[in-house]
Amino acid sequence: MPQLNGGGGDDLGANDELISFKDEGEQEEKISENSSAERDLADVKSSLVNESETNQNSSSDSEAERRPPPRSETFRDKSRESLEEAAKRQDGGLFKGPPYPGYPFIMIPDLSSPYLPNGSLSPTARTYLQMKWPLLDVQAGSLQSRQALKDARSPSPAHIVSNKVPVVQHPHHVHPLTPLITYSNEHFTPGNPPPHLPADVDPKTGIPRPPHPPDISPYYPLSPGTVGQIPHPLGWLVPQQGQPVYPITTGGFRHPYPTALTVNASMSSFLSSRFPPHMVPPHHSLHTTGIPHPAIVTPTVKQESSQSDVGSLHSSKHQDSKKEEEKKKPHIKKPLNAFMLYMKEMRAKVVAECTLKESAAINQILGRRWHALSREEQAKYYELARKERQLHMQLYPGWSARDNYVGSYGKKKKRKRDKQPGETNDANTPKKCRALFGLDRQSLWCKPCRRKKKCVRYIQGEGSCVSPPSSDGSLLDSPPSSPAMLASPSRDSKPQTEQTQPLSLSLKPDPLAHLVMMPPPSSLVLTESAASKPGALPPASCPNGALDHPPAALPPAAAASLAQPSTSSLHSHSSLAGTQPQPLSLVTKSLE
DNA sequence: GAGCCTTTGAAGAAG
DNA sequence: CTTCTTCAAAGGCTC
Repeated sequence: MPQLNGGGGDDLGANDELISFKDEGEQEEKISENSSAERDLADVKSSLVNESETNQNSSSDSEAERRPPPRSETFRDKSRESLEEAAKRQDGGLFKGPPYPGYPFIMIPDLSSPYLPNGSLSPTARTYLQMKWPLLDVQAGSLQSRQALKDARSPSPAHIVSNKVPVVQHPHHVHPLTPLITYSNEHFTPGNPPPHLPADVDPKTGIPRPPHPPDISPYYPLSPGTVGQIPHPLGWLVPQQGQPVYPITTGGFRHPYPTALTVNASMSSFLSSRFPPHMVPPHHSLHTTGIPHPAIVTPTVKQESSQSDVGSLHSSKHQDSKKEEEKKKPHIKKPLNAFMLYMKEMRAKVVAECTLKESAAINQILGRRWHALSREEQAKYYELARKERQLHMQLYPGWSARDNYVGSYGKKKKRKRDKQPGETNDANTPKKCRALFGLDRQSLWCKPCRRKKKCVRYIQGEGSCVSPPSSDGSLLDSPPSSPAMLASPSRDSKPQTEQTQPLSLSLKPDPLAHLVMMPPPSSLVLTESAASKPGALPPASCPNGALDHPPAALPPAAAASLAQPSTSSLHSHSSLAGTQPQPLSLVTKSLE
């Protein structure tokens, strides 16, 4: 595999990716030191990202997995290969065949980003995306005026080549994992693009490519109100009046970065020549880099009107205008992480299988299924998530997750339910092995703590680490062979006592009880469970057994009394889903 | 109607 | 550096 000079500064590399290399190197060390060393969750998941990158080029390249090159090099190479392959095939075969067939790919223009070296991209760099939303031929417009500004700001040419863009998301009727985005390594290649090159020319043939619609991830749905306002399929690209636009405005972001998405003159002329003027959205008084995007949700008009009657004082005027601007600031949602992408895909399936509608219950199921996924399967989602982040970063260079924190969107802070005394986060409860045992007794620490990873939560008084609620159930329902599970901190947990059982599967009177085909053996009934989580959802279960709520960390005795419903069978979601007609019994008991 | 529930992961804030 | 918190999606539920 060709190795590029791994120049630093690839800020687009996600943390997990960076970690992956570090951790895998660490893993190598460990392997050499101790053959029984296990990777923790972070290691595995990080490696999944790397693996997915590797698989992009060669699914059988085990060597790459065993010895991942430095992250930046790998990514560049793979991105380049992906790009080249995509350029060859334009069928978007970034992932080999399923599970994402059938979606046309589109291109988005080169993105110049301050995060990228020299803030510019290669003129041949393209991003391919799969179309998911209905395409509408709509007049592109008023790009020229914006373009002039953008061109003045951005040194890199853009290559918008299409006038089609999806504008409506159909959450449950489309494959959620459609945005198969290849990021050209050239995105990260230092050096300014040759300005003389045509905007959209096939690097191999030299023939101008057919126009490809720019696209963005479909995971940034417009708010219902804004959808109706979208008169243009270039939605997020073309400024619209009254349409949510991503303004890198003065108050919009802490860092007024230059445009992330530039539209060059060719695109502008293309659009203006292709579409009648009346279709051209009027120039909006937005930042020239305003990028309408499904991720953008504008604040309600109500909020704006409250700011409309401003006082006459100049200072107050200024402040008010600032406030107004802030309120008008569209809400750019966070990119979805791997699990969220997975949930989007699988939710409908679970709903169909289990006839559940409560998201909380479904999410529990999905969480377990997630852990049951193989590395390869998870890798797909990590890869997608990584691309989501990259795309998001390119589209919104100045955006920060902090922007969506309290107050930034005018919505109230989501408050977690107050922790009950005695819960794991209680201030008086020692949470970390290090705090409890001290540095000189590291042998007593849980494994994550020994590895300086996040401690599985220590429950007071038991001298053992208890898996967090999210993974406790997985202890039993996920296959031991599952890398995710092997990597999970929970696997390091020592046997738990009943007192230390996490209570994630606490029950109300179970409206889902009908879904459980087999009553839980009394020996499996958790004695305490639930009790402490009055608001907890009932355990979700699927008739097909694919979805189960295994004991939330069974007491050893209870586990032993599991009359050999061998843990292996209990562990495997996948196998259960596919082969086992009987669902796992719930081992939590009703509060009744 | 706002917020909670529930999941995992990413990112930022805080100590 | 570690830990904690918030937010992404989703829809039913509670107050």
